[in-house]
Amino acid sequence: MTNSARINRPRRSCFMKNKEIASAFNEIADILELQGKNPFRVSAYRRGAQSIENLSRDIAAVADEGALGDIPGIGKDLRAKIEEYLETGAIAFLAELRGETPRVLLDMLRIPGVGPKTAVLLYEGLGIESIDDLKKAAVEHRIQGLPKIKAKTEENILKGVEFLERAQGRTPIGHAYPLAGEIVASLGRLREVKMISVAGSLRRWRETVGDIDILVTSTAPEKVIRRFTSLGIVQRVLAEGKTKGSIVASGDIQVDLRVVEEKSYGAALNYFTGSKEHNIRLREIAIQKGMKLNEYGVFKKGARGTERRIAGSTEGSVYKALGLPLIPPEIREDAGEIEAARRGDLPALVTRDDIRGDLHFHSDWSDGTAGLEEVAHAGKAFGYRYILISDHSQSLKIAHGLSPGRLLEQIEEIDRVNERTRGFRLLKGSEVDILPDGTLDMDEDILRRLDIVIVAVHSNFKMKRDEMTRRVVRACESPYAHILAHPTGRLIGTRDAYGIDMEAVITAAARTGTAIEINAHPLRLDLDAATARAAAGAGVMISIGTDTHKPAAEMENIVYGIGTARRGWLTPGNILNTRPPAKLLSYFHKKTG
DNA sequence: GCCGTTTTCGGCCCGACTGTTTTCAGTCG
Repeated sequence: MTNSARINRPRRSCFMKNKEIASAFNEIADILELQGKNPFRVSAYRRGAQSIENLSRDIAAVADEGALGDIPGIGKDLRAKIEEYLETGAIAFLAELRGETPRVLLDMLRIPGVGPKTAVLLYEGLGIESIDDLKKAAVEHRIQGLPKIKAKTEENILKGVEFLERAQGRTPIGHAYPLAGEIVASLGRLREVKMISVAGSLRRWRETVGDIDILVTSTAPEKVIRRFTSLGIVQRVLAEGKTKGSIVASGDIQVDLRVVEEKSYGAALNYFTGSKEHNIRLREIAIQKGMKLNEYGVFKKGARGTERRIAGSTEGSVYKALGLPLIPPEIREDAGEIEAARRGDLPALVTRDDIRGDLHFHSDWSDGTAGLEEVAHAGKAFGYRYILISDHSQSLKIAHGLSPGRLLEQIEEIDRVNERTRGFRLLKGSEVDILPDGTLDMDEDILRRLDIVIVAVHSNFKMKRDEMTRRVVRACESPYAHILAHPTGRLIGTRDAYGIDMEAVITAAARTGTAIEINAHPLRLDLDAATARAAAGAGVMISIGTDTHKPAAEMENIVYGIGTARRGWLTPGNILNTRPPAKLLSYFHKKTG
C-alpha cells in the first residue's frame, strides 16, 4: 500500500459534476484546516460540499437557471467557484492551495486518530514525505518524543495506518447489515439490556457505512460494554469507557456501542442516527426556540441558567418538542426533509409491506440455481403475489442466455407452473441485452408474448459517454422495453458507473413510459437513492428487483432496494411492484399497446 | 465563508474518550 491510500467516499448520485465540485470543496476545507485557518470558514466549505452532494439535480442545470444561490450554504464566493469549475473544469483557488500543501498532509488526514494538528506536527517534526515514511518512523519509534506524543500515540498511529491499508474505505451495507444483526442479537440476549437498536448511517440505509453504531439502554452499562468488547468477532478494542465502547470487528469494520438511560433513548437514537447535517439543523431549531438539544434530551432553558428536560425518551417526543413530525431515518440528510416536515409535507415512504412481488429474477434456465416451480414456491412462501422471471438473452453467453426458441419453451413451461399454483403467479419476462447500437437482443414477435421485458447493458461498457447515452435512450424507445435494469452498471467498491448521462436517460424514460429499476443487490443499488429521487421527480416509475440467482440467499436483498427507495423519498405510488398483478401489467399497455 | 421573523456584524452544535497532562488539546461522531 502506498500513500495513495484513500477512504473512498460513497457514490451518492450519478451527477458527476456534483461529485467533483463537492470533492473539490472538501479538499479546500481539509487544506484550510491544515493551515489553521478560521474553523468556521472550513465548515462553510464542508457544508457547501454536503449541500451539493445532496442535490437531486445536475448542478450545471441549476447554474444555468441562475439558482446556485438558492442552494443552502452556497453564498457569493462558493457560487463563483462552482461557476468557475463548470466553465473551466478547475478551481484556481484549490490549485493554489494544493501548490502550497504537501500531498502527504492530506493523506495523513485519512488515518483514524490523525487530524490536522497531528499531521502538521508529524510533517514538520519528522519530515514525513509519505504514508510509508510514517509507517517506518512509527516502527523505528521516532515518533514518540515529539511534543505531546509518547509510546501509546505512536502505537495508535501505526495501527491507524495498518487499518487504512486493510480496510481501504467504507464497508458496503451488504456486509455491515448482517454483522450488525448478529451483534444486536447477542447483546439483546443480555438481561441487563433493555432496549437496543442499530443507529448511524446503517439505520439511514446508506449504501456504504464507515462504521456500525449500536445503541442500548441498560441498568448496568459497564457490564454491557465489557460484554461487547469481548464478543467473538472483536479484533481490537479501541475504547472502553462508562458509556461508550468501540471495537474493530473481523472484516475490519469499526463498531461503536453507546449505552444511555431510558429517559434519553429517543434523543440518543436521534443523535447517533444522524446525519450530522440533519442534527445540526435540529439543534439550530432548538436554539431558536430557547431550547437545547443534545444526546440526552431536549431541554428548556429557564431563568438563571436552569434547564428543564421536556423530551427525550422517544424520537417522536424529540421532534414534537421542536414542533416537527417524526422524520424517517432514511431521509435525515438535510436535503429538504426539515422544510418538508415544517410544511406537513413529508412523503409516506414505501415500506416492505407495500411490496407485492419481485421484478428481477433468474431461474436455472439461464444462470440461476432454482427451477421455475421452485421459484414459484419460494415466492409464495415469501408472501409475494408474483415474481417476474427474467433470464438473460442469447448474447450473454457466459450466463447461458436463452435463444428465442428456448424462451418460447420457457413461456410454455411458465404457463404450466401457473396452472398448478394458486394465489401466486410467475410473470413471463426476459432480461434482454441492449446491444451496442441500442437495439434489443430478441425478436419483437417473441417480446410481444412476454408480460414484462427488462432491458440492460451487459457488454461494451467502455463506450464514449454520448454513445452510451444514445444506446440506452434508443433501447428505452423500443415499445417492448418496459424496465431499464441497473442503468449505470456500477458495482460498489469495484467498478464505477460507466459514462452515461443519466439526466438524458431519465428524460427519455419519462417520455417513453419506461420504468427504471432500483437493483436491490447490495453491491449494485443501481439506481442509487439520489438518482432514483430525480427519476421519480421526472415522472418515471421505479421497479425494485433483487436480481436473485439463488432464492434462499438473495430474495431477502429486497430490503436493500426498499432502503434505497426510502432514501430516495419514494412512496408506494412511485413503485411498480407495490401494484397488484393486473394493475402492474396494465401500466405498460399504453407503451406497448 | 454563510447567514438574518431579535442581526448586514458577530455569531456559527455539542459531548465522550484518549493520551497527555496536572487542567486540557485533539479527534471523532
